[in-house]
Amino acid sequence: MEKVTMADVAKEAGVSKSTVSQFLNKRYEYMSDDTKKKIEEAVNQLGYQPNYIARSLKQKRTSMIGIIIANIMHRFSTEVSRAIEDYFNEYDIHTIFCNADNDPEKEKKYIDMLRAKQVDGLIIFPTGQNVQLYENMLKSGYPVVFMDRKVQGIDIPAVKVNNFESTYAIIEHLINYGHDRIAVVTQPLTISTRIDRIEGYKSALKAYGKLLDPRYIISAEVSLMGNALKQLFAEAEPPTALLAGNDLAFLEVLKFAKEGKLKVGRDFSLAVFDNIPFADLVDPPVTMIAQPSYEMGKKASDMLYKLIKKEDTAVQDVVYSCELVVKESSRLTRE
Amino acid sequence: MEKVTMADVAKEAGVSKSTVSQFLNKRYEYMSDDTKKKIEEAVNQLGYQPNYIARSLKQKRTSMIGIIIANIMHRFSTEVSRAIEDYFNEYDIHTIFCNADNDPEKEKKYIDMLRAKQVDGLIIFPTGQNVQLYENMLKSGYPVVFMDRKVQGIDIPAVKVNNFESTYAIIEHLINYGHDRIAVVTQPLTISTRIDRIEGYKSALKAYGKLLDPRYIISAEVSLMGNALKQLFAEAEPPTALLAGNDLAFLEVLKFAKEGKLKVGRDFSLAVFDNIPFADLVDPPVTMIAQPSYEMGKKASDMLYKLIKKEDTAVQDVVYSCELVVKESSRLTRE
DNA sequence: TTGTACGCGTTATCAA
DNA sequence: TTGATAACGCGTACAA
Repeated sequence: MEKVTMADVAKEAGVSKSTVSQFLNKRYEYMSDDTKKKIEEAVNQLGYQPNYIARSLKQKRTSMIGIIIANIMHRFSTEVSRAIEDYFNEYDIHTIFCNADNDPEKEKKYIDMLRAKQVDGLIIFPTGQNVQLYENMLKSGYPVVFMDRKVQGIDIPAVKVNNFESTYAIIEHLINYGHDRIAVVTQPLTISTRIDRIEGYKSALKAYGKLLDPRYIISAEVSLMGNALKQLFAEAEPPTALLAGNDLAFLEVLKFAKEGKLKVGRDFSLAVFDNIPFADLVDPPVTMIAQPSYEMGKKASDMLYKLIKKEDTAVQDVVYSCELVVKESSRLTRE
Repeated sequence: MEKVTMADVAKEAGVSKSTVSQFLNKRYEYMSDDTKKKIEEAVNQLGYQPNYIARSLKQKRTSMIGIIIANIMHRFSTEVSRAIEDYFNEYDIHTIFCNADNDPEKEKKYIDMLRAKQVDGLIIFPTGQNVQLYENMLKSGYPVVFMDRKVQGIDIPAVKVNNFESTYAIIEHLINYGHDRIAVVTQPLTISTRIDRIEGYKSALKAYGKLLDPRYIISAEVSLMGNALKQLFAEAEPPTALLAGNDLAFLEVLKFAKEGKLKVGRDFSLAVFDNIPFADLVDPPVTMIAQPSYEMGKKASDMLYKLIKKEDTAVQDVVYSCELVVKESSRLTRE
């Protein structure tokens, strides 16, 4: 069991601990080739592995960062996380993933835990509820970057997309295809991202003088979306187009359609706010707003890295634009 | 910045460090209510946060485990990882995820790194190539569990499925549906899982006296599958049924079909070895072999936990059975 | 060029 | 019931 320590190597090589330490940290400047060789042999001989924990304690950094994900089941989260891991791997910095399930208490627990573990910085998909905690981190100068969501009044830099404008654009697109009654399905309006999307939706409808019926805004937990949709479509004037607020909502819509024997593209048009990897493989291919998830992850990582290195203290928000990818699902071919 | 240490709390409360330590570890046995109160106040006063790094150094455990994933893009890997994280969260043990991309060098780098970080144990989807390394871990008594794959001759406990039998069953199923020419698409045969599946395939064909044409076995990198399929279907006698070796192969098959204007269920039958979450949402719904990924993750976690706690030293392999989920894609309705 | 000695923040031991 | 002191393994002045 990992018993070999620097002292052992030193003894084996017949030098002192500090010389070994120098060697391991590649500070060869004043070291004789002879000792170098001796130490190297001793290291191999004993199969020495440095203890990062001890090093961390001394150096006050762990070469680990944490990422607190809102919901790991979102494709978007996975892609962002992947990008972050890729980025930090380049610097031999490890990423610890935590899944907060959009639960403020879990979020708090994880943030506390990761800081206790002395991770060098955090990327958070914030629930937005732990305002006190966010402020603490900011005040103490702890490196944090928010992802996907902004929290009102908290000056932590965020990487996000233009939710309002993108939703506006996709609704505009549906209107241009001749739709009058457009509904939207989203998870509860607890976070900025979802709210911004709904605002974009409303704003577009208003701008074009379209019906803005509150019943057309379904905002419910995923498990309840199916029923809500069933009710909505049972009404006298069901919507002719639907916007799914994210990938999970999208899957619920597809399930609902299948069960209700409705066909997308015939019975109603469909668009979704999220990148769907199998968008082309469903029938019909689905119109979507694609977020640049990988780039966003990279960007947030870069911001965090600069904060950690103190290279850049005045890090600003970054807002990405989404891409409207038009496929057949949003066209209505009723005949 | 996180400067307040146990010594500060001790001074503030007017007691010694050791007493504070006792308090923090809830060893109240011989502690007066008075000191308890004093320490508690001091902790809140100073906003003290314990330093887990220092604790780890002393206790020789980090309350972290590592998981080395073969390929994060597999749904299966994600589900297993999720289960592992869930399990260990119960014990306040953190999980570090690494993605080895099925690359032995990356695998080695990660294993070394995680051990240097003193993580308490490892769950690995092994590439199977770093035999030396596996043996080292085993010999030094380091807690490791293999996931999804077994490595020949290495006595590390593994959690896997009955790949041979399950593939046999699905091929049998296709044969019962009247298929004579059945092809299989899989990634390169570098790991036990894939090899076992191919063996199950061959064995079933043999048992039923069916054609066993080597051209019908496509084993190629994901990016090359499309072309290989095109070639295969351009031959005089294209297969009438296809087994996709996993979810990535499945997506490639769907892409190929779409591009070639072939329709699953009409031009060829399709089955897939993996759980496809949107299996019901593609047209037609797809027959699959579902692996109990969540259970497998739980099981592996449990085994690892026991190894870490030294509760159980003679941990055995666990082999799960898969479920054959028959949908329409495997029936051929040529008329 | 190399060695000595101390500190990082905690826990464990044992004495008081 | 509490406190002094020695680890844990490494990094680093400073001394030699």
